[in-house]
Amino acid sequence: MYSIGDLSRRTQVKVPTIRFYEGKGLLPKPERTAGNQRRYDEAALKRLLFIRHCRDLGLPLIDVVGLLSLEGAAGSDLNRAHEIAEKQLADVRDRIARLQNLEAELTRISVACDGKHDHVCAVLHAFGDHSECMGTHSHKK
Amino acid sequence: MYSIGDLSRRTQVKVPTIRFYEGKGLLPKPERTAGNQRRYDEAALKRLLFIRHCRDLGLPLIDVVGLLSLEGAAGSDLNRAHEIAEKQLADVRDRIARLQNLEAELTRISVACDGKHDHVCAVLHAFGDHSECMGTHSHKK
DNA sequence: TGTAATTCCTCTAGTAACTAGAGGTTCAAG
DNA sequence: CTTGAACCTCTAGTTACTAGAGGAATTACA
Repeated sequence: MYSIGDLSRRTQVKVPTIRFYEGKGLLPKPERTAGNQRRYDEAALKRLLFIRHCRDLGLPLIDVVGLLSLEGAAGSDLNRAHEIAEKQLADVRDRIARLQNLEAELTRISVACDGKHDHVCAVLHAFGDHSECMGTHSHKK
Repeated sequence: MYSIGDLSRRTQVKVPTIRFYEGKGLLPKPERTAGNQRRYDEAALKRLLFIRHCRDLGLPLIDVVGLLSLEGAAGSDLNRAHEIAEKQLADVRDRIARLQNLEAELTRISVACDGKHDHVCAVLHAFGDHSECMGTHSHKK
């Protein structure tokens, strides 16, 4: 049996975050000691590791919920898990592409004021000037 | 003179967001009509475009405030603008690198359950299994 | 066994950067 | 001059946590 602190140490998930997950229904309510403190078993540890891994991969909690609900599922439900992974992969690739655009533009901006700042810094100008950048950047993260 | 809706159309920034920026001090309080509606001038339009561009580049509002405060600055203050650009660039590169790690791992996960799902889908297993992934992914976005 | 340090409890509120809605007023067109 | 679109303020909700207050339980050591 682990205390909430033990669980935190083993999973690198902070104590308040564990309680937060419990509140959100991602973790089942654990047993309590006579003094009302949470005690967790192996299953809770695994589940929390699973959640943490998903989060590290960038899955929003809502998708983690989706995956958790598939536990022990069979047949067509399994496709769901696969779909989530695929969707996430597409999303990541999209994010990479957009960030690479930003990288190019930020490089341009940064170079604009490299060392010499004569009168008005070109960086400020570049930040404000949308026209100089090729390729629109979208509004999403 | 532009109404808030005009400004919104010209900048692609939503109306409530413009008011939000005003509340945060990013935009100065505009003139009002007799009926209490906001009226903006050219300067406000430019400032809002600047803010939007910064946001598109991924700068948090706090950094945008920093840049805005540099307007008309001179000498060493100008380095601040350059620093912000550099910092943002480093951040973007970092995000790209991490996302590329995720891409690799998601590919692995997705492939693990490609079409055939025998008994227990490997995707679910792979999501939970942190050990199979090389290179730790950090906890930050 | 006593006590002090540590960990735990709940609850509220704050973070970023908006977005949505309620309930009401003003403006512009026909 | 009336309608309908756009505007006003204000509150609350979103995501995924984090921080703090105030107090109780557990653990370590003498």
